[in-house]
Amino acid sequence: MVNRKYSSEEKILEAAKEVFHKRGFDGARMQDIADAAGINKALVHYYFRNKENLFLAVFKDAFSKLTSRISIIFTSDKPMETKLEEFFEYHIGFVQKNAYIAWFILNGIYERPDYLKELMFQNKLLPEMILQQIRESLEREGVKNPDPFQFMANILSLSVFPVVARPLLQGLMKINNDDMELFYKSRVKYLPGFVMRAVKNDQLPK
Amino acid sequence: MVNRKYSSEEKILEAAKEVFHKRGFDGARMQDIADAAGINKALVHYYFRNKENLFLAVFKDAFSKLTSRISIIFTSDKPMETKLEEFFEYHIGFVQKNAYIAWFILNGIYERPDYLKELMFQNKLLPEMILQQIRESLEREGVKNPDPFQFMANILSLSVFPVVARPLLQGLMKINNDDMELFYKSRVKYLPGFVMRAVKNDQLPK
DNA sequence: GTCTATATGGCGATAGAC
DNA sequence: GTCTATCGCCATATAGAC
Repeated sequence: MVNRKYSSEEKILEAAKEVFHKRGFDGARMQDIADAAGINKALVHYYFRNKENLFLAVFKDAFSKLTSRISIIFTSDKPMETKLEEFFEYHIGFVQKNAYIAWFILNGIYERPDYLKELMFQNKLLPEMILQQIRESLEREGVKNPDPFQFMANILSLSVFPVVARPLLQGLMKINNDDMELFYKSRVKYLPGFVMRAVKNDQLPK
Repeated sequence: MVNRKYSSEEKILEAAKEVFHKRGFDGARMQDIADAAGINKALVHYYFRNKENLFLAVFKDAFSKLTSRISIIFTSDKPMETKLEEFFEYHIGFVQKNAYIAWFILNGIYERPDYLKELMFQNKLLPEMILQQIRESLEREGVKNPDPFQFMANILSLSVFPVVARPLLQGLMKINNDDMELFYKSRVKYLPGFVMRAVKNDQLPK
């Protein structure tokens, strides 16, 4: 069913997201994208000229969706545990609904490292500021010599990986789809405390 | 320089690992693999018949390398913190030296979920046993109602993701290569305590 | 077992009618 | 803007000589 409210260009972009998700850059076929969009293959080239351009358009959109909220959450002046609740709530939910975006970014950035800088600039993503905010927030809450970079790596790992590696985890642990959804749900509640306990006692002796 | 000690078949396999790593299944070219092996393209087909077969051979090898040690570590009767030290020491080091393997497995499993079962069988990987061992180990150390599946997901996330997402993390945080190596080194020491603190207080009130 | 040469098909991209 | 038809290339795979 073709939705007539959308222009061809929008339909192509939507279709491209879907196909690049499932197949990656090399696996995606311009023909598949055209089919998914319900239009002709030549039209894809008419609007985007070539495959790389179309990829970058999709990538840019994905990147901004994934990162835009992170700055906002971590530069607020709420307590760290609240920030973590907001982060995991938003981020896991988002990655779950758009697993392809995380894949896409991880994969795409491998081949196009320079493009990342441009996107960070366009998205006004200022890592120094976020890391500094995390440091101050943790110090204010009694953590001595916090390592904001480890902190960031940890929370990204804990939220992104289990979703991205879903087929592997499900296969390894023999979990069905319904239970897997419950698993993600419970993670959202479980992780903020997990992280806070781990960092709060950072400098205490065992 | 061609090492004459290796047969053509071995040379092809080694070359295939390298090329599949860098380019994934769709991006890899049989010609590139032949070139990297220093032999003729037709020989690759002579030994492996087609690309999929060659991929599966490489995948199988990668999977067994990555998982073989995990069972051993977690079914011992050492304290959990010791197990974690062994796990992160081995696993992060391994993934770091062979980042392509982790990629490869994560990517490959998406398209070939059934193949995972066969590999688990061949590698005598028994998740039930490992999860049960983790549960008992944690209970013995005072954790009430531990969730071994969350536990496994967490430690895999914390070890695999930062290595797999290296280009993204480095780009986001503007870290140079040397500092990144130091970052991984310090993680190995840092993570066992991080995880133990987080789970040990699992059921305590804030 | 190892090579050269070639078959075969698919894909990105474009030309050109409407 | 949208389509059909087609070009040109490249990749997997095979045939067949040595």
